[in-house]
Amino acid sequence: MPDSGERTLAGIGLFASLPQEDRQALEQRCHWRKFAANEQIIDRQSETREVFFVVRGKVRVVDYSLSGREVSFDDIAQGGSFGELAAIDKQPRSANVVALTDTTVAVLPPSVFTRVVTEHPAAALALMQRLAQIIRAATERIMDLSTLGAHNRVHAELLRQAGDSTREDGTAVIQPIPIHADIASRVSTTRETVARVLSDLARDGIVKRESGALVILDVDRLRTMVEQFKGQ
Amino acid sequence: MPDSGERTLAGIGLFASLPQEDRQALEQRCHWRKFAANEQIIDRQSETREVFFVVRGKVRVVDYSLSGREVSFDDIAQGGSFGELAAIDKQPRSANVVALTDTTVAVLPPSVFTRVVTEHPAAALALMQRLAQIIRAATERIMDLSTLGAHNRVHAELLRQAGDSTREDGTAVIQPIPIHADIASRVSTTRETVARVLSDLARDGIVKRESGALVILDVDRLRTMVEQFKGQ
DNA sequence: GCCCCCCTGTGACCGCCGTCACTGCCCTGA
DNA sequence: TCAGGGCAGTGACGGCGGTCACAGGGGGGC
Repeated sequence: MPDSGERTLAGIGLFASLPQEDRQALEQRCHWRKFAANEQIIDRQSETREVFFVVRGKVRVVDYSLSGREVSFDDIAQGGSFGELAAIDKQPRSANVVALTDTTVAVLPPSVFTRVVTEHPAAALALMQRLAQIIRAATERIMDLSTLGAHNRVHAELLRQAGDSTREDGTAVIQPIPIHADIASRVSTTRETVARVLSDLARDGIVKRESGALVILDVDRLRTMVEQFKGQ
Repeated sequence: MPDSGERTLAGIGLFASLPQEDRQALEQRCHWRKFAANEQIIDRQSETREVFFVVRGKVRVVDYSLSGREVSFDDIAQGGSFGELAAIDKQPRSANVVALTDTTVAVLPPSVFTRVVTEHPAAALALMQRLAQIIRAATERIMDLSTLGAHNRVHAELLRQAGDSTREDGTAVIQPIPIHADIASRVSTTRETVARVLSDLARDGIVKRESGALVILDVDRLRTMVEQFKGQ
């Protein structure tokens, strides 16, 4: 398939409110790069400052402790962006970013990025909203880590992944079934603990594994389990 | 003493780059409020959207778990601002804010705040830098919570509070001595654990209590203790 | 000067959960 | 068809650190 069809910023959330001609002008200033699944795009502590836009594929923001434990922060899908922090404050990269699938990104030099957001208030507001969203997610995670046990954090993560997919009968579906190790690195626990929690929930009839999907049979019950921490 | 001397935004970091006349125009749009020490300024989940500026005094951003555990996020001194998140994304307040000392704040309606940052790119950039700083701090805290034990988190917090006050002989001073419970709520542990850690450090000659100040006698040793987690 | 409250310090206990070890399944590719 | 690797599941163990309880100290207010 030809590359040219991919070289557009049309689907990028941050630039959604830009006039088409400005967006096309921006496309001229980008470099376009492809990464294979599992390939690293940004290395923590490195001194690059470019901003990236996910034109196709999916990437993950992760960090590793000295002991090798993986802590994952966010998955960014097509249309999203990453690498803004370093461009904004000119500090080293705060985390690693790896491609989850084969991915195409647009790469914008920091100076151009800064000019866009200074000249286009709508883009500036969109960026601020994105940053605010990151802060809210981080705050919630800190609260979870500080006040919830590992089991309850897994419960909370299941509810988060279910999102607003709850149906009228109080069930919800997570599809595809997330890999236990991924859940573990999102809530800072171990693969084994996630497996135990899911076993317990299945035994109590709260979740069920079903043809490639994880079905939450009783969303309300799960929600109360999280709130009355120590509940189980 | 007359209030009028306090009714200025001159010392506010976010507006440092604003032309004086614009800043003075903004002052006309503010409400000015005073809070006594320990008085609550913002209540989490409330539906207000104003942005606050600390003209005099000091405030603390905190949250409480259902079980009553206190988690503190940041202290904001004179010249700082808070409450931007709700104004940016029009969501409910993400945390509580309480006055630590008698405090005077300027209160700006969200619409005015938004107009300022859209019309003044320098203010927008300053705000983005502030948001980026918050994200970096939150990321570091999540890493600490995920990969460090409680003891090491206290060590890390001591180093953070020492800041860049390290002298040539490898010592640093934290003044005044922080209250154990405050350290505990910043690193999500208990008052008792903080006391034990400080005892251990004093026993090993790494810190010393001295006339209202906490002296770190060996900054390097403390730093290596954090890195080689489990080290103690 | 006295009292009271807040802060500090420390011991004992014990439960959560991380670690290690091992089994077994499923799916892909040769 | 078989081999191998990635993922899931579960038991045993042990240590970190949260909780409870209590003693002691220091400073501010009346």
